[in-house]
Amino acid sequence: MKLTEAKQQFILNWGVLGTQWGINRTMAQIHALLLVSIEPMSADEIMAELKISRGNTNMNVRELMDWGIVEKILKPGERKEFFTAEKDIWVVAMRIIKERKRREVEPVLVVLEQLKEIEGDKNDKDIKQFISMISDIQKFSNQASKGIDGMVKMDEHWFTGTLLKLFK
Amino acid sequence: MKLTEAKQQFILNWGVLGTQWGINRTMAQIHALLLVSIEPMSADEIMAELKISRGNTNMNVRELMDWGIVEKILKPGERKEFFTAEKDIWVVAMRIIKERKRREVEPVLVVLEQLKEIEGDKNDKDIKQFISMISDIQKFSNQASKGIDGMVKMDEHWFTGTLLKLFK
DNA sequence: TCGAACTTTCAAAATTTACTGAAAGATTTA
DNA sequence: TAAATCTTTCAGTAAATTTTGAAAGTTCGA
Repeated sequence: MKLTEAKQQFILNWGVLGTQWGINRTMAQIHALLLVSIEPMSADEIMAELKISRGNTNMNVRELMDWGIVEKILKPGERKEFFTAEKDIWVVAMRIIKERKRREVEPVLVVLEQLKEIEGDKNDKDIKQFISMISDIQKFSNQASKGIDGMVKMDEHWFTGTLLKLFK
Repeated sequence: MKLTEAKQQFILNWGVLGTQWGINRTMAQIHALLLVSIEPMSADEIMAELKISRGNTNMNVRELMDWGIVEKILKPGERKEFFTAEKDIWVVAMRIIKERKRREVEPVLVVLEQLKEIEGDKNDKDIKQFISMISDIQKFSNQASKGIDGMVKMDEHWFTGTLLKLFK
C-alpha cells in the first residue's frame, strides 16, 4: 500500500468510527486529515482533499476548534488561515472525554438531582426503588467523573514514556 | 413532582443522552422504561407507554437483548413474553463499554494494523510520522482496552459496597 | 473609501436514519 | 388440523441530520 492510499483509508475509517460515536462523519474526517498532515492546511486544501463544500468545511473546523483538538495557525505574510490538529493522542482523547462529560453528562446529572424530589411517602416501595436507581446512576457518574479528572490532570501520562522509546 | 412524572422525565432524558452517544432514541427510552419498572413489561405495555409501533418495539428490545442489558422473562401460564432490564448500573455500564469496544473499536484496530504496511523507505519523514501516529493510536487503544477488561473482571466492584450501605 | 481575498452564515436540498403497520411466521391450545 | 394469540419482518414513509452553495460579512492594503 502506498502512503497516500493508507492516509485515505485512515480518514475513511476514522469517519466511520466517528458516526458510530455520535460525531458527524465530516468532522471526524477533517480531524483525521489534519492528524496525518504534517503541515497545517487551509480551508481550500481541506475542501479539495475531502471533496466537501466551503460551508461544511468551515462549520466542522470551527466545531473541532470548540472541542480543543484543532487550532488555527496564522502564517506570516499569508492572508489565509491554516489549521492543525493536536497530535498527542492521549491529549486528544482526554479533551474529548472531558468535553463530552461537560456537554452531555453534566446536564443529565442536574436533571437527575431534580427527579429525586418526589411528592409522597419516601417509604413507599415504588418511590424507594426509583430514588435508589437514580442515586445509583449519580454514584456511578461521580465515580467515573473523578476517575477522568484524575487522568486528565496527570502531569506524566503513560504516553510520554512510550513516546520516548521511539528514540531508543 | 409526582413519581409518574419523574419516571417520564427520566425516560425522556435517557433518550436524549442516548442519541448524543450514537444510540437511537427509542432504544434508550425502552431501556429507561424497563429500568424504572419494577415488574417485567410485555411488548404491548411498552408500546402503550412510549406510544411507538409494534415493529419498533420488537426491533429495539431485541437490540437491547443483544447488548446483554435486557432479558426476556416467561411467566408461567402467560402466553406473552415479558422484558426486564439489568438493574445494577455498574453491570450495565460495563456491558455497554465492553460491547462497543468489541463492535466498533476492534474492527478499526484491525484496519490500523494493515495501514502500517506501507511501501517505501521506512526512514522517509512522512512515512515515519504516519506509522508513528498509527502506533500511538494502537498503544492508546490497547492501554484503554486493558483497563476496561480489568474493570469488567473485578469480582467485587465499588458498587456492591455502596449498595449495601442503603440497608445501613 | 474601495475592492480583492478570504471567512461565515443559513435556507434549501440531499442524504441518512428511524418508524410504522400490515402481512407473514411461530407457537400453543382445543 | 384449525383457530387464536402472539412475535417477527420489511417495504414504504417519515423524521432528523448533514451538506451545499450563494450571498452577506470581514479584513486589509492601497
